[in-house]
Order: sequence, then C-alpha cells, then structure tokens
Amino acid sequence: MPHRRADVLARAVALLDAHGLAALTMRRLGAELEVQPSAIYHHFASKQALLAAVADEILARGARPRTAVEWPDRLREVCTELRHAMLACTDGADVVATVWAFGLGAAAPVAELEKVLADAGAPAELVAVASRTLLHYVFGHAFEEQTARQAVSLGAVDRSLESLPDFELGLDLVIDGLRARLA
Amino acid sequence: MPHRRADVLARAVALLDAHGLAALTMRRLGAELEVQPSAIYHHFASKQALLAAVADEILARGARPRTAVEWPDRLREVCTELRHAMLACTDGADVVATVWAFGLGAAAPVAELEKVLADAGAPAELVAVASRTLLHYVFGHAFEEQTARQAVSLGAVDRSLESLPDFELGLDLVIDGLRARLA
DNA sequence: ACCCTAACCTGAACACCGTTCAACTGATCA
DNA sequence: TGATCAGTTGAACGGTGTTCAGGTTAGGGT
Repeated sequence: MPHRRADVLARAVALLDAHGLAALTMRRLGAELEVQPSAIYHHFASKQALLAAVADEILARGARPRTAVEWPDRLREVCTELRHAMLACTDGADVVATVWAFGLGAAAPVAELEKVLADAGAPAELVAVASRTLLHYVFGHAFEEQTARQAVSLGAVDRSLESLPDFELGLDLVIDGLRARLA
Repeated sequence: MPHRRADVLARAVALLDAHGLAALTMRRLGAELEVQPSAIYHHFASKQALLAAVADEILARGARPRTAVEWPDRLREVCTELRHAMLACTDGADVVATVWAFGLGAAAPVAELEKVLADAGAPAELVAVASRTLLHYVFGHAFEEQTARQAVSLGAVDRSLESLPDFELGLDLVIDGLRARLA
C-alpha cells in the first residue's frame, strides 16, 4: 500500500503530537506507516527536511484570519497566532524554533512581522532588530512554557505552572519599547 | 593515569571549542583522555550532566567585574557578559541555552537579572517577565549570530554577516519598554 | 607488613539512531 | 506488449548514549 508525501507528513505530525519529538524517529514513523524506514527517504531527502515540513504544517494549522488594523495589534496578532500554533502540538515550539534557527523553514512569521513593521514606517535596521526580538521572545517563552508543562505532567518537577511569566506582559514590554522609537 | 572530574570537564570544554557540539561525544572525549567512554560515567552521571557542567564553566570563564550603578546599565552589563561568554566558545549559545531551558544549570544570569530588577523596585510579576524576556532575547540573538557565523565560515551560505541585527539596539528596545513601567 | 576501601578504569555488550543502496513490485500509459 | 517510474524492501554501515561485572591502583588504618 503506497503512501504519498502528504500521508507521511500527516503521520509524522500525528506521531509528534502523540508521543513527542523523541519518538519521531524514522524507524518509528516507518512502523506507524507499516513501511521500512528507508521508504520515507523517497518522500523526504532527510530527517531535517521532514522536520522542516512538519514545522510548516504546524504553522499552517494554526493560521487564523487577520483583523487588527493598528501596528501594535497586528504584531500582537502575529505573535499570538505563532505562539498558539506551537503550543497546540507536543514539542511544537522546539521543532518550529529549531527549523527556523537553521533557516530550513518557518519563515512566514518573521516575514509577516517585518511587513507590519515596515508598514508602520520603521527604518530597515529597526525592522530587522524588532522582528527578531519579537520572534526570539515568542520562541523562548513558548519553549519554556511547553518544557515546564511537560515536566510537571511527568511529575518530575514540583514547579507550579502559575509561576510562569505572563506572555502578554512580556510582549507589551517589547512593543512599548518599539512605540517610543516609532513616534 | 587517572583523571579528576575537573580534568574531564576541561577537556570537554576544549573539545567543544575546537570542534563544536557535534564532536563532543562520549567516545571522542574518552579518546581525547585516552580512556574508555564508560570511564567518563564515573565523573558525570550522564552526558546531560556533563553538558550542564560545561555550560556553567563557559559562564564562569566569561565572568567580569560589575561596575554599573543604574539599573538599565546593570541589566546591560549582565546581558553583555552573558552574550560574550557564549560567543567565546564554539556552539556556546546552543549549549548554555539548552542547559538552561531544561533547568539543569546556567541559572546564575537569570538570578542576577532578577536581583537587579527587584532592586529597581519592580513588582514580582514584572521581575519574572522582564528577566525572561531579556534572557530569551540574549539567547536567541547569540544563537542566531553563532549559527550564521559558522554557516558563513563553512561557505554554506552567502548571507552577509552585516545583515545580522544589532545586539545593543534590541536590548535597548526591551529596556525602554521596561523603563516606562518602572517610572 | 597487612588488608581494606575507595577511586578509577576496562571491555564487551545493548538498544537505539540516520542514512545508503541495489534490487524488487505494481500500476499507468504509449 | 513493453517501458517507465513511484514506491518499497531488506540488509548493511557507522555511528550514538548507556550499563555492568570485573579488574587495577593508590592510600590509610591497624
């Protein structure tokens, strides 16, 4: 029973969501598809390429319509969607952040942030700096939250989830700094 | 010829600096010490524990005296030292950020940031949020810079290093946002 | 001088991992 | 009918972290 690239990708995302990044193995994914691990290489050149596709899929699944008009709200909209997309999948933040860091995918959010900032009249250097500052914040916060959450669910740590820093507040911190420079 | 824990750690850091994180293997580290890989487990319970010690060592080597008085400059001082410590070692940002994210070490910088913010009179929630926002920024920026730098040195990418966002500017962005809330 | 303890190490094995490759299937289409 | 090609097989290669029973070596107390 042959599979298509989309089947393999869907299974990979399902496996990731169900059992985490450590379980997303070529061998295990092959078993899930009732296929030899080597068969996967007919659809994806490498595991990195597979992960890049997984990251883009995670982002695509979290896409929501844009409604905001003012640039601060537009930035919030993009960052919040990115955050929720990553948190919706087990180890989603890890996968997306890693893929982005190596330049293999997940380029849409930063491109959108850059566009919003350019629309707001920010000079080129500020566009580059601010978009990355926001992205680093969202990635870092989501990764920390996801790590803490699963550490708690594994009973490994007694750290309360309530001690996690508030996402909106940190975001506003950066946006406020940005506001001063765009005035 | 028996080794002490400190010898193993020093060799691990040297190996990391010389050949990168991918080369920091229990087998290769063992070979470097002219010892079986299993011997390392007498000094460190796991590779994660070894990496945690490596991360703390990287931070310790980057320590510099504190001179700033005002809280914005004190924050800058801590963040800049952290950044330079990580950049001074191949894959340093990767190691330190990962170890911190999993709560295995590298706790000193965030503790120091929290102290500075508390001294500045920030309420508890803002202390938690701001310290992590700064940390996420420094980690993300350093990791991206280090990744880009070695991608260029490997000739894999034509991306110019001059297009990298400026560290100080992003840092001031966050600090300015913070200033508004501490006034 | 003896033994004991603790530190340190060996060497083999275990259970994995990503990746490659020549060869085989099975359907589609000229 | 024959050719093409997407999809798969099964074995192998060269790694990885980790475990474990047993061996070695040096020092201190009696």
